[in-house]
Amino acid sequence: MLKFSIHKKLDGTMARAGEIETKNGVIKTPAFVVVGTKATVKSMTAEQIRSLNAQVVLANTYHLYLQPGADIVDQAGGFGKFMDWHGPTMTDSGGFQAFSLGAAFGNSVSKVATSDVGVSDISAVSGQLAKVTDEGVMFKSHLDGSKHLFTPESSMEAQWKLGADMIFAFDECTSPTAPYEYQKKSLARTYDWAKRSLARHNELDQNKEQSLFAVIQGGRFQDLREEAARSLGALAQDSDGFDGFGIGGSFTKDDIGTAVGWVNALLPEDKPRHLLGIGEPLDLFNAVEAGCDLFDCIAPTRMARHGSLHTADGRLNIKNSRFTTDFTPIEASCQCYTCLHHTRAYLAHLFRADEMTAATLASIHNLHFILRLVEKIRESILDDTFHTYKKEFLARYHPPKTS
RNA sequence: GCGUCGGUGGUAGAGCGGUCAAUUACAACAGACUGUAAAUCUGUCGCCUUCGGGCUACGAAGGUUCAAAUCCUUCCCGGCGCA
Repeated sequence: MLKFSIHKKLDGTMARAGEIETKNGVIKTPAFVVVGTKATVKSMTAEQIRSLNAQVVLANTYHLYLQPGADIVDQAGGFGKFMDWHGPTMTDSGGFQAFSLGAAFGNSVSKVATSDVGVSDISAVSGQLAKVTDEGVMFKSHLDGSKHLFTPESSMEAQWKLGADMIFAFDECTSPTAPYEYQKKSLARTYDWAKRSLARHNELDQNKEQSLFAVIQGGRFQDLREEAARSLGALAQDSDGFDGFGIGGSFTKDDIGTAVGWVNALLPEDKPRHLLGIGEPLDLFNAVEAGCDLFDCIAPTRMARHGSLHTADGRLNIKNSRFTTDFTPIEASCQCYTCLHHTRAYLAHLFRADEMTAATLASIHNLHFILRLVEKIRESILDDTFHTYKKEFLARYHPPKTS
């Protein structure tokens, strides 16, 4: 059972700094959750994750269910122990894969859309690996094509075996191109699934070892988001209710702050709120201001593997030819292992030579950058310097040009 | 020296009379990536362009043809075989 306490609220915003106590340790919030989908943060050892002062690792139910199987992870003592991570843990329910292997499969849609995103027909396209029904999601394994039905119940059962401290209700992550009617229908389904998840979770977890977060959907529509926040928020009142909330689904880059704010304005204040899958610097500032406590995102590690490195001035592409003879660190002021020991030229060489260490060193840097950023955001809330910190950061940080 | 096979864009290597500025791969140059189908994907990759096209190109020089990277001749260079 998790204990959440708020230490400080920032006047004029919904931002707050606090702590979540889990049986595996304390998380100081706001916190960035490192993603280790398959019980590994890609290219990194657990020791390296610890050295970054990461607080929580999140794994994925769909992936671990398929490989190596939830039973094996269970035998290992849970995914944290399995991967030698002994701090707090989370698992995602597999709901995101309803989107990434469903509506998004083979398309270029991402969960964060550009503002000119259009509504499109969401009827199933051939080749998709996920099909959503009221019962659950039928997945065709991306590994071997075998079929697997995920339901709220089976997701809870798998997550129980995976053994994380915090788990998510099974939800449908919708496409940003889905029309209002579909979002509305899907939202009702996600609500039903949340209740089914909660019921099965309470059966499995008699001793309250895991904490269950409900997921708020509703796309980019205010009425749907608010309806979800109200209805799911109401299921967090008693001790058998939800322990926290995930805010999921699709946003437009521009309205991450606002849409998240609609939700958090209505959610119970005393439960942690996890913004699912968001992790770019500007989005983090906006989401904290809108009342979020936790974030997970694959971006820092994926970007790293692809050669895109965070700096206070924005991202740089280490593969650009100009870095081949740049014998300075990625960032002179950065205290990460990579910056303390290596140059841009060395990184550029490792990437060009296709060496695995490139991914590791780049991931260390990007995770350090984001973890440190959220830490600093937390400190700035506690000492009332959030607004100046944000302003200074934004003045210097140039986001990648959109469009 | 004789014979034989070959010389194609940064590299390897297709093409073997028109649909070839030339398949493909790699390299190079840039871009994308937000609950990981992702050590991935996309674009560019002879020169010029008002994006219609124009120009120069397949070892070199000639030639045949309406038309040649593709056929012929000579030369240069390389592999192999025989002397």
